[in-house]
Amino acid sequence: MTLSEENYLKAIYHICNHKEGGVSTNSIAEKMDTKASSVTDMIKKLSEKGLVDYKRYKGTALTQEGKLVASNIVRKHRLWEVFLLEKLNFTWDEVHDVAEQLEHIKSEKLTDQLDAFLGFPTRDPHGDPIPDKDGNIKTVTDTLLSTLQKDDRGIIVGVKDSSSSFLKYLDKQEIALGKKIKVLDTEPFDNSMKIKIKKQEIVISNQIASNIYIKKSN
Amino acid sequence: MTLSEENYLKAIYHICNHKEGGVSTNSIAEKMDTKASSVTDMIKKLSEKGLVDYKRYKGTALTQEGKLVASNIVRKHRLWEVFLLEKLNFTWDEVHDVAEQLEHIKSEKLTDQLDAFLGFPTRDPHGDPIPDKDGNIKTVTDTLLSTLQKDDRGIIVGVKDSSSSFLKYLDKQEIALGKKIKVLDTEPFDNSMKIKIKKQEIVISNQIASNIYIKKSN
DNA sequence: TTTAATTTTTAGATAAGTCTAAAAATATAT
DNA sequence: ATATATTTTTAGACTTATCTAAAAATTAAA
Ligand SMILES: [Mn+2]
Ligand SMILES: [Mn+2]
Ligand SMILES: [Mn+2]
Ligand SMILES: [Mn+2]
Repeated sequence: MTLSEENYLKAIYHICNHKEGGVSTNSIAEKMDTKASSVTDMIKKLSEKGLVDYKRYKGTALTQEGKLVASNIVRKHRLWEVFLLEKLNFTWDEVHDVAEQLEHIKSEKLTDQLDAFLGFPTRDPHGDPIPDKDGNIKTVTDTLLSTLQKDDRGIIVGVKDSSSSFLKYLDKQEIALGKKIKVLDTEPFDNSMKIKIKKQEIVISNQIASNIYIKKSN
Repeated sequence: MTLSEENYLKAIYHICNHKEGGVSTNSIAEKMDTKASSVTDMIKKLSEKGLVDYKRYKGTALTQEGKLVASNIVRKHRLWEVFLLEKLNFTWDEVHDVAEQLEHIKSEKLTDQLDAFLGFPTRDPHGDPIPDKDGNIKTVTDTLLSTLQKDDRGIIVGVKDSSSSFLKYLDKQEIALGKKIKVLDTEPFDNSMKIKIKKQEIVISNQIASNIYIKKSN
C-alpha cells in the first residue's frame, strides 16, 4: 500500500460519505488536486487490487476491503489530531497538516496503543467521529447552526470546514466545541444570525453558521 | 527533501561517525541495501543541492548543512523511540522499525513539543545520545564490555547492535541499561566471560560482550 | 433525435529512483 | 612496472506516479 494509493482511498471514502453510490472521476481529481487522467490510472490499479469496484465511464466505489483500509487511515488521522492537541500543545487549526503525514505510519500496535494512551477518544478536535478498528463509525446526524431558528438553543459539537483560517476565526470569536449557544435573531436578507455565546452577543454570516455543527438542546 | 534523500543522508551520517574522512560508495550501498550505481546517482543529486561534498572516485562527505539535516533525522528517530517505549508500552526491540517511519515526519513544532513532552531525554532506549536542534551530540566514549578485565565493574549504558534478535536475547538474560555488572572471569580460548549481574552469574560469548557498552566504575 | 457540451479514458511524455551490464578509474599483487 | 582485481561510474532500461493532448463515451440541449 503506497502513500498515493492510501490518499486516493481516503479521498474516495470521504466523498462516499457525502454522496451515496458511485464516485465520479472528476470529484476524486478535484479532492486530490490532480488531473482526471491520473485518477483513471490509479483507479485501475486499485481495482486490480480489489480495493475499489470500477467499470469504465460508470464511476467508482470502495469494496469492503477498500473501505476498511480507508477508515483505518481516517482513524489514525483523527487519533493523531487528538494526540497533537491534547499532549503536544497544538491548536486545533495546526493539527491537520501534521496528521496528514502521521496517518500513513504503518504499525497496528502503534495505533492501538495511541488509542489507549489517549483514553479511547470518540471524536477528534474538530468534532469528527473516530472510526474503530473494524471501520465502524458514528454517522454524524448533527444539524448545522445555519438551520436553527430564532430562540433555538444548542451546543457546538463540530465543524464542517476544518481549514486553518476558519478555525482561527472561531478562536478569535471564542467559539469552541462544547459551548452553549442561543439564536437571538436571524436576518432573512443575507441569512446572517445574531447568537449568544458565553454571555456575549455576536453576529455571524451564513457562511460561518453553515460550517458549525450543533446538537439542539430543545 | 524526499524520503530517499533523507535516508541517504542518514546513512552517510552514521558511517561518518565511525570512520573519519570520506565515505565510500560501496559502504553507503551496503548500509542502504542498494546497488552502488544507485548510490552514485543519488550522491550527484545531493551534491547539486549542497548537502554533500563529492568528487568522483574520491568519496563523499556531508557538508555542514547536510550534517544538520541528517542529525535532525537521527534526533527525531531517537525521540520517537523514547516516546514509543516510555508512553506506548513498546519494548526496546520493537521501537526501531516504527521510528524508521516516524523520523521522516516534517514539523519542527512536533519535534520540539515531543522533546519537551518526554522531559528532554538525552539518550534513546538503546543508550544512544540524542542530538540537539543544532546537531550537537555527545560523542560516545563508552567502552565495550568485551574490553574489560577480570574483577572490573561497571554499569551498562548502551548497546552497539540494536537488532531485535540481540535485544530479545538481552531481555531473556535480564541484561538491561542501568544494571551493574562485574566481570568474574574471562576465558582466553574463545574470549567468553563470566559476569555477575543482578546477583546472578552468567556466561556470555565474546559476540555478546562486544555489543554492550559499559561505563566503568573503577 | 441529432447535435453540442461534458466527462472519462487512452496515448504518449516526463521525472524520480532503482536495476543490470559494461566501461573507466583506482588499488593491489607479482 | 605491468598485470590483475576491485571500486566506481556511466549507459540504458524499468516502474510508479504524474502531466498534456487527443479520442471515445456519456449526458444535455436543441
Ligand atoms: Mn484533519
Ligand atoms: Mn479533524
Ligand atoms: Mn533505531
Ligand atoms: Mn536507538
